[in-house]
Amino acid sequence: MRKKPRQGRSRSMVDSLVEATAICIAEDGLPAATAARIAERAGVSVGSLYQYFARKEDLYAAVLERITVGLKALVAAEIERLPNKSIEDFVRDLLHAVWSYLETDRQRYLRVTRYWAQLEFVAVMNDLERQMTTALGVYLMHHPARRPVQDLPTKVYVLVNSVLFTIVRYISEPSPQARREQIIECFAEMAAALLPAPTKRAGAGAPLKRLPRSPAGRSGTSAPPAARSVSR
Amino acid sequence: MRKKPRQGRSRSMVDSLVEATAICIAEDGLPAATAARIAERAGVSVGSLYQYFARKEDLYAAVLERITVGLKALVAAEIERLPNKSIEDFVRDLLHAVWSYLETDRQRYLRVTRYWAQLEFVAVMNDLERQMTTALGVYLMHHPARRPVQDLPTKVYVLVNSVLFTIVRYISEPSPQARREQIIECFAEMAAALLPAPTKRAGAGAPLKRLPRSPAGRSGTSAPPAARSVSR
DNA sequence: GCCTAATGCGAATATTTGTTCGCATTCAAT
DNA sequence: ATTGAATGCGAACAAATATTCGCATTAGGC
Repeated sequence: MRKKPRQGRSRSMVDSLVEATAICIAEDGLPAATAARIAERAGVSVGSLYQYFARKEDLYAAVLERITVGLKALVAAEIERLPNKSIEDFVRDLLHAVWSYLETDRQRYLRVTRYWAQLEFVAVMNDLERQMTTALGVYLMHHPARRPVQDLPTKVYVLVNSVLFTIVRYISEPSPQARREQIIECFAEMAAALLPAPTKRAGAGAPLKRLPRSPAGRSGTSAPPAARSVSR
Repeated sequence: MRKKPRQGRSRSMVDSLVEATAICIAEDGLPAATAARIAERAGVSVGSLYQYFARKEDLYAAVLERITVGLKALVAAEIERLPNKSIEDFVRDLLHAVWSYLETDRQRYLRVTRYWAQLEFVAVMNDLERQMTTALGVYLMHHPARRPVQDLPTKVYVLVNSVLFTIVRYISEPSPQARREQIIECFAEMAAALLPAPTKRAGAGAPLKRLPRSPAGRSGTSAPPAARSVSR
């Protein structure tokens, strides 16, 4: 950022600029997110834009940062609740939370993320993977299964990638075949298969609380209590 | 395409234009793949370019088409060999083949695919999903497991997405933690978990041959002719 | 070898885009 | 109210880009 906003009005202008950038990218695509259009959407002049952002790429970076902060906080919060859950429930709840978050404001963030290659979104994913790997490593240490988990970093890498990109693509092509709930369920199943934890009915002395898996899972944004395929 | 190339020289020019486009996108990114630069790389003039492609987007489409044709053929070939394999081996071999294909020529195609959002790559993925869903549907009908597979389209949707995007991202961020072989193994495991086939030692009357799961899987791009899973 | 259609060219044009700069306006402290 | 700094503006400029067009070159049947 070229200059720091000291007064209130400039701070709010910077804010609305970042938001306008997100909207422009989400609604008209990254190539259409030009300086003039962003300024217009934010209701300021291009001159003002360049007073706080030296290059328009800095604006993109600011948008990414905004997305990242919320995402990391959300994941951290979910990880806090991990110790008392099964992996399957953890993944389910995490996915509901992430999906809802990325979907707010007409899927604004989700649509921005489509341009991950040009927005250095990979750095964010790296962070998320690290976060998840350590958390799951600790969890698996406390809940050892008969067959130990091999290659945890690889599995987390694959899972995080798969989850995020599948969600991102889902808004590009919602696929009437696959509904959101089913996809989440699918990932929960995948994670459980990849990271075998002790079976629920007989935790090996582990402090795993028996959770009476509610039929609709945790309340998502607006998920109807549809009939859910009961596993096990 | 604006005009059809009738003579040999124009056909080869169109060809080199498409290739140059792929190289430009792969090496310098989609925004840098401008008409002038593409023409220069192809060794022709911009005028000639616009004689066969009305808009530069048509060039992008041609590149995508070229990638698609190879990919579909490859998948079809792998599907042909599916009936005699386990799901796990099928996924393993398919992934090796797809990965090698996308990696040829300094990962040209792989790098192009990073811009899937702006290249309508989703249509390709839709096709692939359809192809896979029907093939796996037939397979599972012939190799019924005790617990029938639910929601096959969803699972294929998730798997195809996950595989492709994970491969694509792998070239953006190879992650020293996860090597290619491990990732493929991981996906094979995931697929096997999601699509339960009869256990190998006792196929329920199914013509599934017992395959001696080789520890390193099948040979990759430039591997020696190692012990390969024999088909029938 | 001739002739016509196909092909290839690249300077020229109209837009679009990123970025700057001098000047007007507003704030906050005195 | 005064004043200096912060803020906001948008016309203006340079560079890049997509696309066109009239003209030169070439191929291939006769």
